[in-house]
Amino acid sequence: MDKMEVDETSAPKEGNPALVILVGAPGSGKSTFCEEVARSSTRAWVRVCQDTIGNGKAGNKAQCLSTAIRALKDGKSVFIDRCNLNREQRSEFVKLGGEPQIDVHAVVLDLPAKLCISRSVKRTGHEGNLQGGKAAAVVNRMLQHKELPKLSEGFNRITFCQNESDVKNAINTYSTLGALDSLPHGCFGQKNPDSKIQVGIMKFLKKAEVPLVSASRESGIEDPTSQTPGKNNSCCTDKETLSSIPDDANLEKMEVEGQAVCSASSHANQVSMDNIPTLAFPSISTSDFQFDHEKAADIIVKKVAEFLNKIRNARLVLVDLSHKSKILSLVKAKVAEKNIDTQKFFTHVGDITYLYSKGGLQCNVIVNAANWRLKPGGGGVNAAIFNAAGPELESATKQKVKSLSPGNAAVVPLPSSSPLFTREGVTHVIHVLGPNMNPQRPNYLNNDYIKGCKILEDAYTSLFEGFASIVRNKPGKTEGKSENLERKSLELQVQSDSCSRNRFANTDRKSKRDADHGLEKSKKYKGTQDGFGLTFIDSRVAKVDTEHKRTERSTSKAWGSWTQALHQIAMHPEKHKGDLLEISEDVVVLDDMYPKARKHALVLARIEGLDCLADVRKEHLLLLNKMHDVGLKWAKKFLNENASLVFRLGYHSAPSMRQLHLHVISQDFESTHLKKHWNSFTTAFFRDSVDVMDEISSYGKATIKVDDKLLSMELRCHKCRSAHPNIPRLKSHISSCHSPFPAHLLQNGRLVRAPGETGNNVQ
DNA sequence: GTTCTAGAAC
DNA sequence: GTTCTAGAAC
Repeated sequence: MDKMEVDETSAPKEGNPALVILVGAPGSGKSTFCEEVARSSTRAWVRVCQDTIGNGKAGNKAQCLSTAIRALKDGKSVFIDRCNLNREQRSEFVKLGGEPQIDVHAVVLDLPAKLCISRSVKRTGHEGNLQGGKAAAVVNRMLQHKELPKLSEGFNRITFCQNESDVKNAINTYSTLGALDSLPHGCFGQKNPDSKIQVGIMKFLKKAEVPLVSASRESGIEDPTSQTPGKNNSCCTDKETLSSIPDDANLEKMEVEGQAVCSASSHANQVSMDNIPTLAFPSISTSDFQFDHEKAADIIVKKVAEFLNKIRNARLVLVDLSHKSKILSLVKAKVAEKNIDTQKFFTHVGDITYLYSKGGLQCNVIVNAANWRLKPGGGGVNAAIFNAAGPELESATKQKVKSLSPGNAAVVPLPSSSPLFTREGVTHVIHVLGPNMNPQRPNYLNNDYIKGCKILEDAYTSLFEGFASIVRNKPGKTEGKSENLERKSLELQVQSDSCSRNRFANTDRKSKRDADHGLEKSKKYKGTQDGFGLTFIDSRVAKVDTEHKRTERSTSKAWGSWTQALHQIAMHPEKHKGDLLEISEDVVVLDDMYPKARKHALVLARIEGLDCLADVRKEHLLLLNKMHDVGLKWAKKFLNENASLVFRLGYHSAPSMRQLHLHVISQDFESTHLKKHWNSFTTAFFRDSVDVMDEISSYGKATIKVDDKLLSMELRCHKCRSAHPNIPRLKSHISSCHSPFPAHLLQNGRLVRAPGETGNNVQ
C-alpha cells in the first residue's frame, strides 16, 4: 500500500471519550440503560438527561448541549438521554464529536411500541412527567415519526436493540468498556435495515453501513469488548449484515473487478479521519478531453497546495479507477516533491461511486467530470456518478443549474434519498467542466494550452471553492470548539480572494444562499457570465429567454416566471427527456416534481394557449379524452406496482402552473410535500376528469370552482370527512383512516383502483 | 418551548 | 408552485 494513500499513524487512539446518543421512545429504557452502564463501568460517564437537566426539572436542548460539551471537555464519556428519534434532533449532538478523538455512538432502543407504552403508562414519578394515560398517545405519535440513525449522520458506531436481550447485551458491551478501550466502528444488530429492500439486494449493493468490526480486529487493535460474531453481542447476530464485511473472498473479488480495496487496517484509519470533510475528485479533462497529463498533474498539485494552505479542516482525494493510472502516478511524484500533508491530500484507486462501501473512504463530497448540459450518460465518471446517484441527482441538478461552461463548477446538494447519500454518505456532488482538447468533442481548444491551462486552473479553483463553501456552511462534524476560529479564517480567506462572481457575505444566512449560487452558472445568472468558447451556449440561452418573453406577452393572464416550467416542458419536451415518463404528439407525462402523494403524475397538454381549465372548449374534447386515457394508463401502471393505491384524476380549478395539466394522484396523500394543498385536491376545487369531459361535451365549458373559501376551508378527511385542526394532525389521521370513500367518489369512475380492490377489505 | 401557519419573496 | 420565517397558537 502506498504510504501516500493511507496514513498509518492516524489509527484511532484507544480510550477516546465516547458520546453515546440514546435513541428511543419514552419507556424504551434509555435512562435504565445509562444508569446500569454508569453503575458498573470503570469509565466516568455523565448522563445528560433533558427531563432533569433544569435543576431536576425538564430543560431544553441547549442545556443538554452545553452540559455535554463540558463533560466531554473534561474527558468524560457522555450519554445523551433524550428521545433523539429523528435525525434533526440528533444532529447537533452528533456535531459535538467534531473533535476527532471523540467517538460518537448511537444506541437505538427500538423496542416494540407496546412495551414502551405499557412501561410509560405504568410508571409513576417519571422524570419527564410522562406517565399514565397520555403516555400512550405520546409514544405512538413519536414513533410514527421515528427515523433510525445512519452512519452517514456522523456516527462512528450504531447499536440497534430490538428486544430486551439485545439491550442486555448492549449494556454489557458498554459496561465492560474500560477507560482505555474503544468499541469497533460500524452498524450492529440491525435485523433488517430497510424492510423495503431485500436483504439479498442489500448484500449485492454492499450496503453503506458496512460494519467495520473486521477492520479493527484485523488491524490488531485489541478490544476486550468486541466479540466473535453471534457469541454474546447483539451486534453480531445479524448474519446478513455481517456478510457485507469485506472478507477475504470479497477482497479478492474486488481486486478482480479493479476496485480499490484498502487493506483492512486502512478502514480503521479512515474512520478516525472521517471527521474531516473530504472531497474526492477525478482528474479533470485528462480522460476523454485528452488534456496533457503532465500539465494537468502540475495544475492539480498547484491547486491542491493552494487550497490546503487556505483550509485546514478539509481533505482532498484524487481518485482514479486503475492502479496503472498515469495521472495518479504523475501527481504522486509531484506531491512528493512538495511540502503537502499526505493526510490532507492523497490518491485513491477505486470507483468514485463506491468510495465508502468498497474503499472504506468516507467522502462527503464527490466531483463529477460533467458535460456542459449536465446530463447523465456519456461514459466515464459522469455516467457512473449519475447512474449511482439515481434520478435524484438529475433532478437536483436540473433544479439548480442548466448548463456549465468550461472552467466552472456547480455545487449540487444530494437528496438524502439518493443511493450515493445513503450508501456512501455523499452529501454533495460538484459538477465541473474542464477544457476540451479532443477534436472529436465540441468546443475543442485546438491545442491551445495557454487557454486550456487557464481553464483547467479555473475548473479546479471553482470546484475547490465549491467544496469550501460546503465545508463552511455545513461544517458537520468539524463544528467543534474551534469552529468559530476556523470559520472566520476561512471566511476571510475566501473573501479576500473571491472573484467577481463569487462573493460570500457576512451573515450566515446570506452567505449560505450565496454559497449555493456562487460558483455555478445558476439559472438566474445564465447568459450573463463570461466563459471561454461558450458563445453557443449563451446564444442558445438568449433564444430561450426571448421565447419566454414572447409567450408571456401572448397570454392574457399574467403568469410569473415560476409558473412557466410546465409550459416549457410541454413546448420542448425533448429538452427534458430524462425527467419525463412519456412524450407523445398530444401529451407529455411526468412525475410531479413535488408529489403530494405516494404517486403523483401529471399529464400535460402540448398545445400552445391552453393554460388552464378555463381555456378548455369543445374543440379540446378529443384532447381531454386523450389526456384522460393516458392518465388512466399510467394509473394502471402504478397499480400494477402497488395494487393498494387508489387514484383520482382531475384538474385544479385555478392551477398555479401554466399549461393545462391533469393530476393523476393516489389518494393516500402520503407525502412530505403535502402542506397547504389539501383542499386543492379534496374539495370541489379539484375537478374530476370524468366530470370535466361530461361538462365540456354537454355545455362546452367546464365548471370551475375558484371560490377562495374552498381552499381555506377547514381540513376534512377525504374519506370519513372528520375535521382536523392542522395539516400534521390531518396527515396522521389519514394515515390510519380506514373509512370508505364518500359515495359520490365511488360513482362514475372517479376513483381508479386495481381490479378486485373494492376498498371494502379494511381490517 | 415547540409546533404550525400565513404571507412575502422568488 | 416552493422556501423562508415571524409570530400566533398550543
